[in-house]
Amino acid sequence: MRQALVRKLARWIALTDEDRRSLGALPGRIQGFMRGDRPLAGVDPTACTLLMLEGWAAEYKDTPSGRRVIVEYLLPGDFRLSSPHRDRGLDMMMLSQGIVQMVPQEAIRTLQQSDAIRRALEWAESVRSATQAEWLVNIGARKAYARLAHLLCELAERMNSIDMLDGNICELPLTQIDLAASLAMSNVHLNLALQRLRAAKLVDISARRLIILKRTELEAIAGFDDSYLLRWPTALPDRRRHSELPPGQAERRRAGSWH
Amino acid sequence: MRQALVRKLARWIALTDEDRRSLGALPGRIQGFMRGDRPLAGVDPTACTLLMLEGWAAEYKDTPSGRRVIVEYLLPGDFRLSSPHRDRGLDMMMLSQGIVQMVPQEAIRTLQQSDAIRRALEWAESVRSATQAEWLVNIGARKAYARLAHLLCELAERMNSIDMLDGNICELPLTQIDLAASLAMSNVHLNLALQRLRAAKLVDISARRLIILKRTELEAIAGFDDSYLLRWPTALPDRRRHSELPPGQAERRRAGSWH
DNA sequence: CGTTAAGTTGAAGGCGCTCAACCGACGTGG
DNA sequence: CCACGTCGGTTGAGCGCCTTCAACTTAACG
Repeated sequence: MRQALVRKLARWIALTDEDRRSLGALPGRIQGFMRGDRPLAGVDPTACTLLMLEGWAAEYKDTPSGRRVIVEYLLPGDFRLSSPHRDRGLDMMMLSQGIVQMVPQEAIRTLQQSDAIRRALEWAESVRSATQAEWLVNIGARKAYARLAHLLCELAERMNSIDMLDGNICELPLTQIDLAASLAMSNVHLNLALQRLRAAKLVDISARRLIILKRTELEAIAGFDDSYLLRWPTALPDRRRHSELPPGQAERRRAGSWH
Repeated sequence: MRQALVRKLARWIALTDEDRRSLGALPGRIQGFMRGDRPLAGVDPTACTLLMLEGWAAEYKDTPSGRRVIVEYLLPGDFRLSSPHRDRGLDMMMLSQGIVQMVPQEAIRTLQQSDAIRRALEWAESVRSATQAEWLVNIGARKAYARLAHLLCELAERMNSIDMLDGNICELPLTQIDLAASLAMSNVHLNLALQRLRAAKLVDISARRLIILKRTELEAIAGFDDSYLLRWPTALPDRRRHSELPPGQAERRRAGSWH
């Protein structure tokens, strides 16, 4: 099950078998980590791209005041391209046990000789950027309750895009501390917001699993619009789906139903 | 004064005269706008890159609840690459009168045939991403007062990087409403935070101008570290500066003093 | 001079924070 | 095997930062 990257990219751009092969045969050291490990420790981020094969990680910053802020979650198939500069003031930490591959920079360049892969990677980066913008909107515009709901919608949808959402249930290795650190709120208050969601029977979180009980209502209170995650390119609508849908906004909606 | 892009890129990567020429001779319609105009209205964002020549703009989202959130400021020399997808749920608005160029996608590809320019553009995008992460940290970790101070430090520094910071003073066409919308706080409270900064004689904002009165103290209360803006690549330290500095962290610090 | 947008000030209240204690699960080591 | 420490989760109390609403002033502009 290390094909999350292929599954993710194939959502946006049609990939040939050759493309899939080269994506599956990337060079670079593959290493397992435990929660709390920092896979970038001692690594030169200008030389290689970090690719999540299994498990979750977070990009975060610890401020001098002792507060931790998570700015991004990395799920299986997500990657962090080598950055031109060495240090952006951020660090990365595993949130669950998982497997990470450090792909050398040259291999990425080689990969991009396939036009489809190059465009798919651009697309992925574009979605990443849009997601960060959406986080700013989420924190800036919504109250704690809706904010949490929105994040859960996003995570479920991202898991869905790599076929790791089973109906309406998926893994969620995050602690409440993690969730609070990514939502700009205290863990105490996050706990209360979570209990409200539970009490409303919208979601159920336990044993590192997330169950979406009422998807429509959850998205409604979250004000969630998955267009920024771009499951279905508007320019190149997926034929499986397009044929069943009226033109316009609906093109952006998801296909799979997870109740 | 339409060379902000060149000045910005040249901070990171050495550009040949040929590079500078092609950057200065980009094709694409050049158009003036007034505050409030939406330069992307009616434009296909998958087909062209928006380049700010003069003035400021903002990328923002209006939520159904009526709240506006600004997720990014665009200063002269900043650009928004054509995105693979059509709509990310964000819109763009001029914050001052200014001049914008819409560069066709092909021209960007041509431009990237110069290795230096390609790397410089990558660098710029990397800084853009790091800046958005820093905004999340800013909003998530700091209280209103420090948050505002941090934003002002960033904006002054960005203006400095395109030679538009004159000593310790630069243009600041933002209204308090704009500032509040980018800092996840109400305009009323922003006004109070601003008055505190003024009362402490750290900054002076009036008549669309920002004056940094006590830079060191301002950065201190903001917890500001300009490394994410990457004035001086650590991998390729600027020789003008490097020779005067001890090795290590200090390499990252700025050269110019703006008191 | 009338209108509109931006800035300022005040009052009231709530959302969310801090601090703190406690519980339960889990892993480790005595 | 049990004691213990640690971590994550839960609950309560108190309070303060920040929001909302509102009125008013000031500035810009036709």
